[in-house]
Formats: sequence, C-alpha cells, structure tokens
Amino acid sequence: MSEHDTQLTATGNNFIRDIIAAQIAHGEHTGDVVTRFPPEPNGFLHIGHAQSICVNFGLADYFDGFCRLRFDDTNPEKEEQRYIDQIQEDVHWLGFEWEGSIRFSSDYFETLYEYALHLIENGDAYVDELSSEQARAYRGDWNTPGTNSPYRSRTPAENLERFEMMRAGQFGEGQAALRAKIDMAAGNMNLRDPIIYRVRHATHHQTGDRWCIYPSYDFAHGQSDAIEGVTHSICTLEFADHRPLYDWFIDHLPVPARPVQYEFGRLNISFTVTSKRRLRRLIDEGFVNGWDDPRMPTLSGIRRRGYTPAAIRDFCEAVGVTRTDGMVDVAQLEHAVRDDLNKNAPRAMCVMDPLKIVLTNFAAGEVETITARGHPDRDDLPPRQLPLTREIVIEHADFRESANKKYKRLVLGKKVRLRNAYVIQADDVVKNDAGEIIEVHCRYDPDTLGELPADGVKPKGVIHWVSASHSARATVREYDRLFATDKPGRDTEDFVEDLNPNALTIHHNCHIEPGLAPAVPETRVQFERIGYFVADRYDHTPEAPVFNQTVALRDSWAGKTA
RNA sequence: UGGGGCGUAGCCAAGCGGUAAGGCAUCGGGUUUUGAUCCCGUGUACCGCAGGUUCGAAUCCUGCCGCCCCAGCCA
Repeated sequence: MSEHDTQLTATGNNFIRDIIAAQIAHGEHTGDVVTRFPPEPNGFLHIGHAQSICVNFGLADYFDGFCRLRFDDTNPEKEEQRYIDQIQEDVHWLGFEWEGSIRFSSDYFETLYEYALHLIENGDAYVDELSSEQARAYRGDWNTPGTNSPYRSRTPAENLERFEMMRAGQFGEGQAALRAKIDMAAGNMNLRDPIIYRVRHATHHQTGDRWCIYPSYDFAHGQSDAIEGVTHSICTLEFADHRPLYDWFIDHLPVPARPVQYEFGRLNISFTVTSKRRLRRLIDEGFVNGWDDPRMPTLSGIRRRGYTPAAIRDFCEAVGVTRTDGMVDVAQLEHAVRDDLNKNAPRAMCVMDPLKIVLTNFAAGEVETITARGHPDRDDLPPRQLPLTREIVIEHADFRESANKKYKRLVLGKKVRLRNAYVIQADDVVKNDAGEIIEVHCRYDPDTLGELPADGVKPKGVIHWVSASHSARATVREYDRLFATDKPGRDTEDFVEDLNPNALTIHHNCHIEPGLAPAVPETRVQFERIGYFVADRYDHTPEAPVFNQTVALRDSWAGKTA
C-alpha cells in the first residue's frame, strides 16, 4: 500500500476487530486473517461501500493478513464490464491494494457445479420443475409452513440426469431449478429449500456462453470464500439470516476451508440515498448527469466533488463498525473533508459575485505584485503572487452602504482589510438607473501592507479580492446536499420529491487568482472565506477553468443578521 | 401472528456488576489579515419501559414496548 497514502488507524470502534483479536489471543484463530471485498459489478460503488472496503481491507491490514477483490458475478443479466473496471479504479483510489489478481465467483463455476453434483449424490439437492409462481405458493409464508414440492423426492440418479439436462440447455428459463433439500417448514425462509442453480440463457461477461445455468448468491458466495481461504467473511446485517444457510453449505460440501460469516450494520447517511436502485433512477430520469455526477454519493461522484480518500477513510473509522442500524449525520462526513482539506489544501482567492472597486489613489496601469502565503500555518506550501491593480473586484455581499457594528466587512465611510493586502476605505458608491450598486470608489492606505493603519486601529474585517484586469475567469459549480430532507422518501410518496432544487448553482465569470488557472485537474484548494474547491477532473482546462465546490467553510455567521 | 437483528444525549458510539469515555452537531468565550482554523467552556443521557436478583445494575434474570431485515429462479 506504499504507493498510496493509506495510513490505517485503529482509533474507531470495530467489534469485528475485537472478535478477531480475541480469537488470536485465545488461539482460536491461527494463520493469516483473510478477507475479501465482494461487490457485484452491477453499478458504481458508493459511500456505503466505502465502509465495507475499509472494514475488509482495514482488518486484513491490521492483522497483517490480506484482502482480495472478488466480483460476485452470478447474475450476468445485470452485470457489465464497465462496472468491473470502475470498481477497481474506485478501490484503488480509496487507497487499497488487493492481494494478487482480481477474482470472480465465475472463476469457480466448474467447482461449484461439482459441489452441486455432490449435494445431489448425497440426496441434499433436487431439480425442481415447479414454476416460480408455484414455488412461491409452495413456500408458504411467515405464518404458514411450506409444502414439499412433488419433485422433492426424486432419486439422486434422476436429479443427476435432470441437472445435466439443465446444464445442457434442455430447459428454458424458469422451467427448472436446483434446490437444496433442507426444510420447507423452517422459520427462516432461507432454509425453505433455497435455489442453488437457475437457468439463464444469457451471455456472461466473463464466461461468455459457456454456461446457461448460474449459481445463486447463497451457493456461490460461501463456497467461493472457502475456495479462496477466506477466514472472516464480512457482510452487512441483512445477510444475518443467510448465515445458517451459509453454514449448511459449508457443512455439506467437501470445501477446503471453513470460513465464518460476520455481519455489521450498513452505513446510512442523512440527506442522501445509498441504494443502487435509487441511484440508478436519479441517473435514468435525468436528475443528475450520471454515476459520477458530483452530487452523487458514489465514490466517483464524491471524488469529482473533491473529497479525498483520506477523508473518507477517516470518516469510516470515526463512525465505527457495529451492529446498530443507524443513520449518520452527513455533517460528520463534511467534517472529515474539512479536517483534511484545512490541513492540506493551499489557499487562494476567488470572487464569485464580483463588485467593482476602484482604488482612486492607485495609479492606473500600475501592477503591484503581492506575495501571499500558500497556507496560514504551513511553510512547505509555496507562496503565491497576487497582482494588485487600480480596479479590483470583491463580493457584492461584502459591501454595504450602512450596517451595524456586527457587520465586519466594507461599509461606506469605513475601513476594511483586503486579505493579504492593504486596508481600504470606501468613499463613494456608484449606482445604475435601477439604483443598484455597480461600483465603489475607495482609497487604499499604502502603509498597511502587513501593518496596522497609522491610527493604530485594526480594521474589523478582512475581505477577499482579485484584480479586475489581472485575473482569470472561471466557472464555479457550487454544490449543496442532493436532498433537502435528512431521510429522503420518509415523508413523501416518492423520494425524488425530496430532491434539493438548489443542489447545483453554476457561477460563470468568477474571478480567480491568475496562478490558479494552470492548476491540473483534481487540484484541491481553499477559496478563502468561501470553502474548499477542486479543479474538475474532466472539464477543467487552463483556458476555461472549472472548479467544483467540495464543501463550504464552516460559517458561524450564517443565519445571523447585521 | 414465524425467523433474525437492534435499542446509551439531536447524530454516531464507549462501557461487559461499583455508581455514564470520545467524536459530530449545538450554544457561549478567547486568539486570528479567512465571521475558517486553533484553544477553552457548554449537555440533569429517567442508559427503550416495567419488575426482579444484589450492599450496589446501563451492565445479570423475567416480561413488555419500539425500530430494522426476511416470503426474488437479485445480491
């Protein structure tokens, strides 16, 4: 993991880590701790998966074992190569390196088939020819025991023959399925003769047309774990009642190892959604521009938004691993990025809503270069050169003709400090016919660079600015939370009704420091007094800079009035 | 109504019989050429409820309540 900046810490809570530590301490576990991250390649990874990735890779790293990346590809109709590629990119981006080459459940299809044969020979599985509708009726419900299928009593020889026929393509989809013979009256529905193989006349992205029968998740997953020597098979809580089945297969098959499943509570975050079905809908219905739209909670989306791998890892560690089905405040995620970016992002100035300021006592045509720190408390980040000219721009919101003492910005007749530069005083306001302020005339105090004014009175406020002429223009995409409510869909018919209409505001013609335009894509920066931004991974160019807002600076002034 | 899981401050979350850590959020205050950062302070948590055991229980026992997951030939 050296090529990445991964620094795994074990500061958070993780009950699985505690369990493994105890197993090792008590001699119940010897040898390597082997885990795996097992995504199905049917969509992009999202922030919820980050938790699973951190848990699996983190545990392997913590115990000096190893973790592999295995695609759980047993449903060819929903899976695509592009997702396989994207998932690998995302896991790497997060900072993890899997052991060996990538694996696929489909790598084990032949072995899995033999395992199925083993079950049939032992009378533990049978080919059922009930239609799915009939099967559902036979299954019963929570209050009614199921009924045995009339095909349940077929002999092993008969089942063997039928199963061969399934593999040979002599059954259409839904006409036959191999089921484990367990208990149609089990309280746990997963044990009511679960499907082991079903017919799918579909081309598989890895195995092509070699197979027309595919193993179910329950059959493929645990056995793949065993084949790979996984010791701790970690998944989320909704699979808890699959564990008896997971163990049943392991108990009834000649597998080379005995993995054990552990479940933890899925990560849910307020003001967002993390279900592939919902994310796909946002894309399909055009609410966002694809899986990697910066508003999306996908890893590629938040990457484009400017989030850092370290921030996401810190967030997952801070949230902890438990069996509680909770909802973490998105503010906790935002805190994690601010914390990282505050320490590492260079500072710069950008004026998003320009108001022209004329420094009446500054010579026209003159350009004074001011050197500013790259970061308030880091000397290793290079200083930057800021051209100061007679005409500059500041934010409209940073000027008022009059205001009370709580307003710490530029007020007519009063002084304010230009960030990194001089103290100025506003003398005149120029308005258009509509009465709107279009220009402010100020005088600057040439003795205040790094110094207090002669009267010794420190200006109340500091505002950011950029030269009107010696600056670059940029498009700045200001993002807000994708949803306006903490639990999308909770109080509405359809979760899309909770979408935040202001999740994206595009600002054209923003003025940025000239040194910022050449930034390479994905350069992260803090626009002082505004927030953290990143040069868009795809759209940013030196000629037409595009910055995406990662997260705004904390603003204890917001909501107050002056 | 069957099976499984979970309930500690607004949100995460320690605690595992000895009298409630920490983080986020909130609200104050200090420092500050970012109303940022940093620093300090700030919460009667009836430990879901009710009984019981005990000198003593969030921690043990019993009952109840609430929330989540399961009736795909999805994962």
